[in-house]
Amino acid sequence: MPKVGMKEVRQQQVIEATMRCIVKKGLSQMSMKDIAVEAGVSTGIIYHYFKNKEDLLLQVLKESFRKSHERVMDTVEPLRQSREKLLKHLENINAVPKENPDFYIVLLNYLGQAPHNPEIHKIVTKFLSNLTSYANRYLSTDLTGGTFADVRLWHLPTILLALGMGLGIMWTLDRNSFSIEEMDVSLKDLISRYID
Amino acid sequence: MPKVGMKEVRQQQVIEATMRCIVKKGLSQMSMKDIAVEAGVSTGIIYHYFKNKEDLLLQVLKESFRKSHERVMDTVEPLRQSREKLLKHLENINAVPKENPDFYIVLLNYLGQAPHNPEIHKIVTKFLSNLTSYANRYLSTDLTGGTFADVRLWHLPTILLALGMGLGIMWTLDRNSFSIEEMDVSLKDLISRYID
Amino acid sequence: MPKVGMKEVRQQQVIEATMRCIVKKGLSQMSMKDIAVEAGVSTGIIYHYFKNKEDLLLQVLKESFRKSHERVMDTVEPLRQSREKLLKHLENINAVPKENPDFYIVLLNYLGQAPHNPEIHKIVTKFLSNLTSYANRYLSTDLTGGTFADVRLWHLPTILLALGMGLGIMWTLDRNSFSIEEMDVSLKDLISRYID
Amino acid sequence: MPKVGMKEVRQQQVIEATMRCIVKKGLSQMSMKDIAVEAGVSTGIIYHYFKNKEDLLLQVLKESFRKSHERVMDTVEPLRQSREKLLKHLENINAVPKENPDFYIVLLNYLGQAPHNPEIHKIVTKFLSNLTSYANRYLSTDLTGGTFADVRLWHLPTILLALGMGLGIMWTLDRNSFSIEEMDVSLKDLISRYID
DNA sequence: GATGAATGAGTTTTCATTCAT
DNA sequence: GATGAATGAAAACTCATTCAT
Repeated sequence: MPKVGMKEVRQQQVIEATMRCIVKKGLSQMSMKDIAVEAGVSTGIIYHYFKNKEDLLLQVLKESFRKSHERVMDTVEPLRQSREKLLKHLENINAVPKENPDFYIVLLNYLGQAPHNPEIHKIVTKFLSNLTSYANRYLSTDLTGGTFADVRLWHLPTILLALGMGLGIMWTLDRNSFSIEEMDVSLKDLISRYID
Repeated sequence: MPKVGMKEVRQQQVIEATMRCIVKKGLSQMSMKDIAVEAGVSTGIIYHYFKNKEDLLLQVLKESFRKSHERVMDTVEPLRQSREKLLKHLENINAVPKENPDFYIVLLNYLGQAPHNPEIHKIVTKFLSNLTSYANRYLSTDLTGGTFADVRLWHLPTILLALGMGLGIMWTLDRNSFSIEEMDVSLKDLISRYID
Repeated sequence: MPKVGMKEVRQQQVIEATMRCIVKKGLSQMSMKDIAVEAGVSTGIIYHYFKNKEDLLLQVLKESFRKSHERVMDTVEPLRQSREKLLKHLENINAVPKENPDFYIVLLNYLGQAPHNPEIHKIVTKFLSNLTSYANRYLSTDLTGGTFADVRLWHLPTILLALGMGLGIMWTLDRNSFSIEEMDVSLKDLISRYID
Repeated sequence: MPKVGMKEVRQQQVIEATMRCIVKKGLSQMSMKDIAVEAGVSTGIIYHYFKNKEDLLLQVLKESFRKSHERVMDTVEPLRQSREKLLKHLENINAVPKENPDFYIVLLNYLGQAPHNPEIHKIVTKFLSNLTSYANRYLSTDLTGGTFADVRLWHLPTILLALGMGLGIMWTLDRNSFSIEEMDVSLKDLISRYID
């Protein structure tokens, strides 16, 4: 077993175990012991790699958002046309809860903490504003030369994000609340009529 | 101080103190002691009126949803035309976080628990499906004779709820993420184009 | 409802409810609330008739022993010959757990407290020595003119009591540990051979 | 102070502290804090080694019975003749309360719980039936070829156990209730007459 | 680096007792 | 006399964190 360069490996091991614990038991029901057992390490070693529980939880949130952002980029970024991007973005919104249901469970747990924990709050709002900016950027750069007025585009990124988050939460809580495939069609219809 | 017939009063007193504590400290950071102090009673008396913390938290959630539902009804129900109702509904969606910001803080706290607590999960999904049904009812009964196809209406209630929840969460986390008044205009525009 | 002379009635009501609670839940698992509910009164009123829980428990023990002693006297006392008394006594020993199983449950609960509570200890040892004295009295007064030596009689009462208590406890804990009817025969055999 | 491999040591340390607490204060008067102080450890560590108070108390009972059984075996088992064993057994019965008075205090505390706690009940009845079986075995295997009828032997083990328990309880409660040495003589007389 | 034993403050919950009505 | 609301101290239990090995 290599003893050098283990830092990143161990940290990742613990972060991923923590995510699984959050999904299984919930952020506030999960103890450091739970995490240690899930990760297959001792409780002591966690404190070697993370300052304390608070610190670990922040790293987990960052990692979770990093992965999510990566997924968005991998899917949407390669596309050329912003119209294509928009439609892919809409598909993405719907796909996340189904393809990565754990993300929403983790997100919900942290959203509940955000109002009372400045650090978490900062990271969450940063993540949300990043997503908004991103949509804003490709809409404004590529579509401004188009036929529709700017003013309507102004709120579109926010609306898309809100819709995505709202639908994601609803579907995560109850998979029968709507069909993702059918909702996909409706959303494209809704947004197409808006921007055309 | 009267000592008899205080049941309803005390229960309400404790429930409201609990809501304030959730807003102040967060669901899982708040102790029974905190609640007792906030309510101005002893910890013992809380257990006289509620089976345990879990029970109290469920009553708080129910009461919170009851009040919220009541507010929706008071505002939207008196209106005659479903078109009016729909627009008022849209206004409402935007108004809630501003007029009753605590509701969203409380909601976020419980949403984080919902995936891990069957009772909370049941109440939350019931609340969401009630709201959806309600919008569904006035849309389907009054607008079916209209000019637009049913199929589009099918998802409208869910979309409205998701939008409302998503925007509410975003604005609660960051009041600068968008202007409620401007978003009001955009939403009406978005939905009008969809149903016309 | 008569308000005078209620004292004895209420006290008896509470004492008997307490006995039922001890049988149902156990001395140390039973709360004043349990007793109040079982007796159909408020917790407050118990403190009107008994100084505190300790006092109530002592009254219950006394009452339990009073009733038990009464039963012994009613059965054994009317008999003329001490030989008859002795045999009846033996029958009695065996009959108690079957005819009044609750007595042994209550007794076991108090025996566990006796080593740590001087008041209970005093009452229990008094009860045991009373039973011993009683057997001693009718054996020594009536049998001393008989054919067997005094020295053997000396311990007979204690042996009888120990046997009775031991068998009672065993049968109370496990009704299949022996057959009371068969044990009756064996005991008479054992004791007859001893004194003849 | 070593910090590793302390499991067995600590468990024994806590179990023995618990026994002392039961003797000092009584099973239901004794708190986990009391035990921790008596054992010279923190309350937390007890929960590291025992699931909860119930679990600890069961281990204490098992250990107590294990030790007691060991003592019986060490004394009686080496003997060849079952007549010898029987007489030694009788001596033993009388010796326990004097040589190991704590055993009876502990036993009395658990006997009071047995009717209301299935686990304790099971362990206690198992212990009693083990003792009965043991006496039964050496009586039936070695004495059946003797001159006295089987039928009388049938109940002898139970009678011996009941006598032992009854006398032990009486003497534990009141050391003046009889002289152990004199009772020894009487018992041997009683049983000898019975089996001859 | 790694372990898991150990701590002790903090949490939920119970309950004998009191007391205003 | 009678009620049951109210108290608060004490109980069982948890858990983040530390530290000897």
